[in-house]
Amino acid sequence: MTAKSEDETPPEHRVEAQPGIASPWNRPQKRRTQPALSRDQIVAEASALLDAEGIEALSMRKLGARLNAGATSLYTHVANKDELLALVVDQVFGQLPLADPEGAEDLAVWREKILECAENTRTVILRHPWMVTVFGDVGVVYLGPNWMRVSESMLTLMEVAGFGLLEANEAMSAIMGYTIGTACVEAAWLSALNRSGQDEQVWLSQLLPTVIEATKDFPRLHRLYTTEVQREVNEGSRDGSFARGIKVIISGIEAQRTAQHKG
Amino acid sequence: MTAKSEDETPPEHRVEAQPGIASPWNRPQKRRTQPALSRDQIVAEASALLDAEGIEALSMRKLGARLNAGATSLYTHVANKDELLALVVDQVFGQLPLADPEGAEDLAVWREKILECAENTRTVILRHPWMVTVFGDVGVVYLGPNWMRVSESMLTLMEVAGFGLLEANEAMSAIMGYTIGTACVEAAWLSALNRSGQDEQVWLSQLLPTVIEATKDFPRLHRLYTTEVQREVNEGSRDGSFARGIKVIISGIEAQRTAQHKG
DNA sequence: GCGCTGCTCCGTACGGTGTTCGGTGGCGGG
DNA sequence: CCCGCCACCGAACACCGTACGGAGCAGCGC
Repeated sequence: MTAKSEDETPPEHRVEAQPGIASPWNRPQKRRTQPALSRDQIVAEASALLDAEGIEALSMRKLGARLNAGATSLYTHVANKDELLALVVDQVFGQLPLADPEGAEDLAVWREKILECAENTRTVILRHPWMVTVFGDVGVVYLGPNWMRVSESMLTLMEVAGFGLLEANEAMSAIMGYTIGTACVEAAWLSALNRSGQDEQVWLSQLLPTVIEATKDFPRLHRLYTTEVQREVNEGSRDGSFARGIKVIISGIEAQRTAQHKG
Repeated sequence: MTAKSEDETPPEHRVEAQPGIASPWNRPQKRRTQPALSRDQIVAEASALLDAEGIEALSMRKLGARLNAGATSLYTHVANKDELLALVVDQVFGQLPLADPEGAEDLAVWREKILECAENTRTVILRHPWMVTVFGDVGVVYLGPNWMRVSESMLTLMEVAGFGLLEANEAMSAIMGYTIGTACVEAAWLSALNRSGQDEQVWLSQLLPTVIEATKDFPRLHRLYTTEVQREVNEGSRDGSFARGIKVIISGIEAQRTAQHKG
């Protein structure tokens, strides 16, 4: 007998729950109802575990246990942990709504929709801050089917607004580059916050003295932190400054475009 | 005796090299010349190991061995592995040259210098692609002394060009966000490339069929990859598209500024 | 009905990992 | 000369990813 004692359903052969005392007559039959595990299930559970306990809590053993399976069973559905992580990342991107290009010929509408795309992307990443710790390991994120879907929909948006394919690609790269970079920094902050287990305001007010001390030799940073930080943390101010950044980039894209059309 | 045999200098007590057969008379004295390890030494060696063998090769034991020390000795100089990584990241940022604000009142000069800053940052990150796998773990990169130095110098650059502190900060965030995000994606690509151990061209040409197959349902991506990828990989084309992205953002910053000054 | 084949699942084992703890011994200060 | 401090380190702990071989079930051809 393994450590899994007999008061649980024998994990290796799932069957509808069977309450009561185990005896030779009511003991569930050891029938395996078809492939008990599926890749999608595994990915979903991994995502849940990551959201709940963060990146360092994800181990094959723990994940297996959550699925009432052995750790090594996972390997029939997933090549290794890296592949699993790649799948999970793409699954998360699958939560992004696709941009609807309708009406994007109007530049004002187009601007709005681009901003929305970027904000959605940022929101999804920040909702799963472990993502950024994994970006670097996952070789080619942008080849996942879900990420491709998102890219295609942004390209379509650009095309409707009158961009050529290459222009569209560069614009998208600029927007997405900024979004990912910003989200990286923010997510790192959020993870640290989570690990500290404290409220953002409290955590920050504890950190502030240290920071102010550390910036003593840097007058501009010092001014920035001392005068602005209080305001900076107010609810949603990070959201606002992200949006302003995107707007800067959008106006850059438009400026480049009109310059090019003139030249 | 430990595994470290007697033909090496006894690791725990470094002394000038002592060739010849060990005997009671020429055996180096077991004098410990002051603290044998230093934090800087450890950080430097870690950085070297990371550059040489990548992130998954960095273990405390291996790092200790490289320094002729036991793994656990490191803990007197460094709280834990995470702290070590944070230190290493900041050390790398210390390699960035600081922007010289001279002449930045001229907007053309300013533009040039901003671009240079961004390019330097990207170059440094890409020279150490393991950095991006660590960004997410290191809670607050931007509080490291070296990163602060870099920030301060960029803010100074902006200030000389006539920006207010808040404007300057937002502009810097936009530039740096884009830089980091782009570098993340590129570094992930480079790491995967490294792991494959192949030339970029070869590796890409092997990957291409798969990609083209995968983009079958996405006409714009499909066109992008089939028509552009050959050209895209030509020497330095990633550099060029990065620079174009930065220029887009710069012109966005200027556009926003003139709009604001008018309003 | 029977046996074969293939597939899913998993216990075990291996070679690592980060980090704690309790020495140990050289060194600086008294 | 001795004592206390502290950098160093060996051993141990708990855990990790994953290779491997075996076990049991499903569906198949006969």
